[in-house]
Amino acid sequence: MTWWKRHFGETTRGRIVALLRRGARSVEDLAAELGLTDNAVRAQLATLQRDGVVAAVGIRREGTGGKPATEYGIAPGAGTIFSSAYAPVLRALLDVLEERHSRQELVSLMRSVGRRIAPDTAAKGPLDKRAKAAAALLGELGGDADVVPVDGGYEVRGHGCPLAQAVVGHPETCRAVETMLAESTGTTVREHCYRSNGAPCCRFLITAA
DNA sequence: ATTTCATCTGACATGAGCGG
DNA sequence: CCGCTCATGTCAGATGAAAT
Repeated sequence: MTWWKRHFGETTRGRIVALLRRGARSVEDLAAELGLTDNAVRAQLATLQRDGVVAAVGIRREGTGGKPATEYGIAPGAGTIFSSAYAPVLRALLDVLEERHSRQELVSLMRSVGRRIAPDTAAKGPLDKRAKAAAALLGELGGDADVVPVDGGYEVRGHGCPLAQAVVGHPETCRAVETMLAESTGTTVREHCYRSNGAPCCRFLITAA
């Protein structure tokens, strides 16, 4: 079951999302199809907009006068929340790569992936600022992280791992993140992630380059 | 300016879940 | 059972934007 179905199920929000996945609709359209008032739809739309799931995608003009209706649709970039395919596809891809390549080649591949997903511009300034930028980047990927001063540098400690499903069984995945953080902060990054079956957690030691 | 209709706001009702 | 909270929904009226 996909995240959004688990999250919204057969609630009004879930029904609104299901309708908007089929095409853009106005508040009036949604209210008519759901058998609700416009205000009830608006309340749910406001929540969905706040969560970044839906967005105003256009204007529809009907009749002669009056304010044109806003059309709502699925927010750009929200498409991935409707899919549960990414994790199994990534795991399978890593399985195949592992079968066909040596561990050394796999690590090299992961480093290339890390360079590719790193932002174009690297963070600048003192080391603590760069460490915070690394934690923020990890956060953007879904890995809530803190920065802790340690001997010789800083440690970025994630609460959970954004690639947990891939990391368990393919620890070299962490090398991609390690490289991404090094590229994006212009520092030396060493991963020593905690990889239990239950809940892997990111640990990256950041020192001056 | 007037008209029309979308949108917003606030008050209120209802039902489910929960703890005492 | 009662009281409380929260989510959800309705209703009425106000406001705003665009066409005439």
